[in-house]
Amino acid sequence: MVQKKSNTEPKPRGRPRAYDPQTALLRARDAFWKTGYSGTSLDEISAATGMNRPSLYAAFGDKRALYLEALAQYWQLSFASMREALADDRPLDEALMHVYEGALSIYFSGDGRPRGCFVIGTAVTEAIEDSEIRQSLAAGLQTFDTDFEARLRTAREKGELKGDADPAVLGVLATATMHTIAIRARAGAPRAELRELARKAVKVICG
Amino acid sequence: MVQKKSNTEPKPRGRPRAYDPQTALLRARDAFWKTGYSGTSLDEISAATGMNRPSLYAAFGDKRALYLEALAQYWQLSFASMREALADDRPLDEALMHVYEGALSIYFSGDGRPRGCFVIGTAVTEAIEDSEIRQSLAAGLQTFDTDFEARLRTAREKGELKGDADPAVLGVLATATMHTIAIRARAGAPRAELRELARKAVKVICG
DNA sequence: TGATTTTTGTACCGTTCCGAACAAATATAT
DNA sequence: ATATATTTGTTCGGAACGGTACAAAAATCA
Repeated sequence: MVQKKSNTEPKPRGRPRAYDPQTALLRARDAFWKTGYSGTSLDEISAATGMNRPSLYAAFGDKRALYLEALAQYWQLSFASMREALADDRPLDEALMHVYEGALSIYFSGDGRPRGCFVIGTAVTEAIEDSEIRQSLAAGLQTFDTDFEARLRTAREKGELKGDADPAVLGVLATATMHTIAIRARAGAPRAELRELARKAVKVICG
Repeated sequence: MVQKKSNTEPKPRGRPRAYDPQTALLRARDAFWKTGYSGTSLDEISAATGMNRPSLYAAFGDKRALYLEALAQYWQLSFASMREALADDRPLDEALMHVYEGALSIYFSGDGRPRGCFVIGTAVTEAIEDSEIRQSLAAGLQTFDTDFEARLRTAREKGELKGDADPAVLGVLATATMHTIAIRARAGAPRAELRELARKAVKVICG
């Protein structure tokens, strides 16, 4: 953020960075994902990213700042996945299933054991004592509600929903379905079971 | 667990305990509740319980054993609250609302900031790497599903639900509603808002 | 080539962590 | 009273924690 030239290659001066900060952030996020914010040491993050601690500190600031950045990155990724899935050009039930399929492919990504939702597994724990994390969490949840609701509203206008259906309530139920899937994934539920759960929830939501 | 006589007062021998283990466990649970398993030190637990670390260790074993016991205690409390609420002698919608009201009074209990669900805030984070916690979590979720489903099944038999309603699916939705409430409480949502959410979800579930 | 700039990697600091050792304290039993 | 049993509270130790100082390394600029 020091200077931003429109040129592709301005002229980096000193010793070149050994690692790409963006992918390092992804690896750091993976570490938090597995063991939570408090449960993950900077040494583990250092091992996961291949950056040593001073480099981490120079690139992202302290542990908390690094986490907050990872959290923001995850939100953006989730929002993008959701909006792509909710595209207006497919039927409502298909759109909702796309959302849950997208979520599942995130929850079951990575090398190790299925890890569920990064937010549910890390931010929810810290939200009580850390107001900034709490605020990020609240805003993210709100976004999900709003996006679901908007999609349900257009569905109702298109006649895909009964006229007396309440998009706000159904939106919250759609979010609730996502939440329960996220939790169950972390509890070890198999992917197929969660997919089936989603399918049935979609049926109820679509009336 | 050393000896269990049917007599009320067998004969405690050495120096008497300064604190009641059961309430100490509650205080320890409160500490975990606020800052999670990894985020809570034994010193903080020691301060919260009034027991010093060696006494804690003697009474409960190490940190993890103490946590597991607190988790088991919380589950039992939750199950009891739920089953009381789901009593067959009230209408389905009332019973469900009782469940959510009970959950809310747990989520909003304590001195400090609303703390949501103990399980969601602590066990879900640790479940990835700790198989025993994961197993406890899975079993607990299952119990909720089952209890909801059983209650919904009797409701359908009594004609409170449409004949084509699927108690299993609606049970999962009922659990999902609980999950989303738990998460939102931790994110700072006001109690009245969550109560309203529950009310509307109950309406959808009851058809 | 030599000066400058930036990142890397080693080493270190003070703190906090969990767990245990051990003596003092407080009860019952004889 | 003396012995025995159990808990308490002080103290310690070794490891891990987050964060930083500082020199070596690797690039560009002059």
